[in-house]
Amino acid sequence: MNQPLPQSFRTEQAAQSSDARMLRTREALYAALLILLERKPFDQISIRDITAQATVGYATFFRHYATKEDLLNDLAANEISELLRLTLPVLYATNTSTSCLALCAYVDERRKLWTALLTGGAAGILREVFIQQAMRIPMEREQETWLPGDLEITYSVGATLEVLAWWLRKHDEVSVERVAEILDRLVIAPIVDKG
Amino acid sequence: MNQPLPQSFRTEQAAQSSDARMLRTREALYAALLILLERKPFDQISIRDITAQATVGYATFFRHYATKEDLLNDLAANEISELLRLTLPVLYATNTSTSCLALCAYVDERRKLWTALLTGGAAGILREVFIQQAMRIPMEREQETWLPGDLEITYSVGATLEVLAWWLRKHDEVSVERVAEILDRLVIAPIVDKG
Amino acid sequence: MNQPLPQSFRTEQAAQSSDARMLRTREALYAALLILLERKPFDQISIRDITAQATVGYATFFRHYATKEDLLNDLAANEISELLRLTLPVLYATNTSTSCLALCAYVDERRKLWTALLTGGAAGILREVFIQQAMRIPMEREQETWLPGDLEITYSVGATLEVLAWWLRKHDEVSVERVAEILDRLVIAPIVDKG
Amino acid sequence: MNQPLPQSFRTEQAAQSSDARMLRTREALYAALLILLERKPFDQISIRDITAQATVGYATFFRHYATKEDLLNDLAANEISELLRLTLPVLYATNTSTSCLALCAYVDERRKLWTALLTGGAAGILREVFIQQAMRIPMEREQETWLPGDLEITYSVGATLEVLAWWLRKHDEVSVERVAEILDRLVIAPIVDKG
DNA sequence: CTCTAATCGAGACGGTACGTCGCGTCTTACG
DNA sequence: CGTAAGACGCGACGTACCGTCTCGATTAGAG
Repeated sequence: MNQPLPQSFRTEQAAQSSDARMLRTREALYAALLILLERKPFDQISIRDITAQATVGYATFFRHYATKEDLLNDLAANEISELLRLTLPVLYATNTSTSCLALCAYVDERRKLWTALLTGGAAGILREVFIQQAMRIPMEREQETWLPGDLEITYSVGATLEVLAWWLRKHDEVSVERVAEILDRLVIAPIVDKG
Repeated sequence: MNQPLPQSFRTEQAAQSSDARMLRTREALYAALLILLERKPFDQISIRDITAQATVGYATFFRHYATKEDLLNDLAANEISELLRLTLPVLYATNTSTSCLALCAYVDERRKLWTALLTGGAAGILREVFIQQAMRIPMEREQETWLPGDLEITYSVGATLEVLAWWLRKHDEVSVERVAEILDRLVIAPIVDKG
Repeated sequence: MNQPLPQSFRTEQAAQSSDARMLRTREALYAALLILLERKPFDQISIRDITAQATVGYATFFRHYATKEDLLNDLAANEISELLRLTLPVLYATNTSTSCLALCAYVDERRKLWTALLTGGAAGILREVFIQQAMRIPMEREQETWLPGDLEITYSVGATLEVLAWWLRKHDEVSVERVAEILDRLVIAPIVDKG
Repeated sequence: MNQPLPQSFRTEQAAQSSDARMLRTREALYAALLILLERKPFDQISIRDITAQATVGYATFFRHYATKEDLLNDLAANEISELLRLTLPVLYATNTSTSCLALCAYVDERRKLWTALLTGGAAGILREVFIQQAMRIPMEREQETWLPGDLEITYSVGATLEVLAWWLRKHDEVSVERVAEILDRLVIAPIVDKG
């Protein structure tokens, strides 16, 4: 008796908790994961690593997240929504090349983080979170594309990340402008193509 | 002092071994993984599952593969090389839409297997093996594309698998011809585009 | 990086831990070994046997002892120190035959346990622990014996255990008094002999 | 069908085989164990170590001995019977101190081997084999000792080995004469004591 | 001097136990 | 008197040997 609470509830509940200690712990975990992601791929990071790095008790982790994937979800959701917040405006622009440039420039600024997210074991989760968020964007487009709607989003996200991952793996060999151009021509243009 | 053999050598060496027992065991492991892949995603399959399914001693697994990823590599390499063997001829055809149709038709025939490979935890490894094999294909193309060579292969494989995974996830809602058309227009055309 | 604690420290540290759970587990392991020792020789008892008998997780064993020998050490040390605690007073007596009788009587009372300890695979370890403890006894003897000091202890312990093991192997054919007499005459007398 | 032969028979049968190859192999195994015994205790020597040292196929071992203990038995039996062959004559002598000196001198000559046998994990087996052989010696003594017959042999062997092991552990600090004297006074005298 | 069968090396195999690790739960002791 | 620290049950990992077995390839020794 007096068992804590069903797992599923705890996480969501905690999300909107305003207890100062909880917030501090969550931020510590968040920051710890960020640091560790720059050292080794996500799937080689254990919950013990994270709690140790965050100087937080091991069991404490589970008061906030059910799994380490949940924490990564959180992290990914934040980063992606930040990215979208900054680049969405230009995404609405008619000029897709400007949008692509904005996107690439943003990623370039946070190159280290995005390298960790896209070229480590976290890529799969990041992709899913990205697609989820992309689906929520109200698309006030004039007209449907020639593609099935779900494929359009899945593909545009997947292919974009593909290009970005390739770019990030090459460190500094390709300029922001060049990759933006590639992105526009290789991924975006074919989708919005009205031919 | 008396360990049998260094790990790294064993796998490769064993590959060309002609000992009837080894071949039998390897095939049993291979078949077991195939069966299990249709039941649950790759990352939820333990080596113990595989050896149990193959009715093979647990330790025997390690006489053939260092990790279960190695076994999946083997499996993926075989399936991909079979796919390429059957679809490469048409890949050389000038008509890319015929190539795409051949590819999709092949995958459709082995739908169950490719669903397991592309929509489970095995996707990452499969992608890598696919790229490796694609890189070895002698490309007697008339001219270079406008893309950096490594991105061309990485992207064409990645984007193709993206489309195929979407297709396989939808079970039977989209016809072979339709997905081949999508593939051609969305992935191949932009790459070979001479614009 | 994140292993709980170095092995070597854990055991010793845990010994004085006051966590109720640890104490319970340790006692369960201890009792389990005692029970198993009466069924089969020490070297045929696996750690898995012990943890199963103690209804304790397998890995838990290693949170308390590095090897099963360590557990036996603990057990032996306890039994021996109990034996010495009860028989030491008479060992100081001038009358060695009384000492021997006390010793044999004590062993006779715990015949089952000591049979397991002396006639199974545990004999070697028990001997060593016995010697270690015997060496720590302050010997306020009037005078040195004619023997080198270390041999005196090693031999008296070894030879005594030899006689006891012979006795215990014969079940109930020899009386306590008889074996005490033999012990006195065969082992003790020659050592303290001032001839 | 065509199964080799029941284990128990094979060993004994092989013992009197005269096939040159078998003899060579047996000697190689014997010599290998001797060499390894000087490097590490018996219980840390695996059958694979032995066969590797003997440059003999792993399975070949089992064509000669069922277990490595069997091989050690063989070795111990040989060494002990050699020891007894050389020292028995003097054991019949009325002068026990001469006997002890002969024994100690013999052990001193083969110090390295006997150190391995008595201070490693082989001691238990050696003791048993020794007792077995000692029991077969026809004892044409004038009269029984005051001790039960089986204890007399068990104890004299055990206590003697105890003293020898102590001696061998001290490398070269104690002279042959001194240990022979100790042996005589500590072990032999009390047994034959007619008091 | 064959030739046939015993013996060999090599090592794969099914097992079993090892000690390690990380998981997610549960308990305890401390602040 | 609530929370962090961490002990716990669990189970997979990869390793080491065990003893059995199946292979050819020598190699005696009997004919």
